Amino acid sequence: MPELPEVETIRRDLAPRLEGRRIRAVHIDKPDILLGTDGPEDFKQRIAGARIRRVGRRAKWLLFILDRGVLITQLRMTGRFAVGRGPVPPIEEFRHVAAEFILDDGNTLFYDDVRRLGGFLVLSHAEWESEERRFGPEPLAAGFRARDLAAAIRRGRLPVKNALMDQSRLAGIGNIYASEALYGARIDPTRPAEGLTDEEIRRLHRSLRRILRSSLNRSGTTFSNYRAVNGRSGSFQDLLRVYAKEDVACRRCGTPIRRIVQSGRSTFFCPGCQG
DNA sequence: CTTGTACCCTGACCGC
DNA sequence: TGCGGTCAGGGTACAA
Repeated sequence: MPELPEVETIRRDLAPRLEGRRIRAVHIDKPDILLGTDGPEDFKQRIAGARIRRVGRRAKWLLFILDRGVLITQLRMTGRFAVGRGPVPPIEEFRHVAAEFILDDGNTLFYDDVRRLGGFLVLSHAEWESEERRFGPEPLAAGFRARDLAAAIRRGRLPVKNALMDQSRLAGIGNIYASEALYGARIDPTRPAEGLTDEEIRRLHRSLRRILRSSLNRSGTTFSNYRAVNGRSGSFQDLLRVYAKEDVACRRCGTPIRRIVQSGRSTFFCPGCQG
């Protein structure tokens, strides 16, 4: 569930607590969260003793830039972080702690993941540079214009909703913000991406950036699983217009919001005004 | 190259 | 009250 605004919120929470810290030791409680091929011993050896230079983000991935490589986290559906004085996590909801990173200031970074779909990966700086190129542009980057959105998504016959969520075309958009952005731009999510007009691309560009910024200002959407650091909630769910609102009257035209399935994912839209 | 589908995982929820 | 089935979706692997 964490998409760009949620991961960026977590990054902002973690950065002041982690930047400059050294990782003294690592405990892996659930080894299947190690997404690389090598096991826990190799993982520990690669990061124990490393200093965290910076906490970054690319698409939906959280990055711990170390002095000797990059520790990458993919939260996927249910990954969460908390920071506190160990050995017990500071909040009770952490009942599925999968990894603990003990820092040199006495704090511990706890990673909790009920479903264990998320996890960690360590790459060298060079490997990360190469990996990073697989992602499309960041939609909130200062220079990201409507023409950049057109270049990113306006090709192929696949539905525009799927194009928005394709991380190699555009970075950071998932199921919630794809539906919300298309509603804001009044575009039918099933339309082939290559068929969007310049005017529709401009509306979508404006809608997408406005919604992402607005969500960021509210620390993201708290919907069942997502929490920022130490259990903190976001509030963008109060501003959702279509996501998870099947049968609710559209605020623009009163038509009931519909749910359809595209590539196995729920899409919510208004059949009345998204034409 | 593009596009689609199965899979991973567990808790919440629903109908009986 | 219990029980089985279904769903949630980010990312990857793999097939067509």
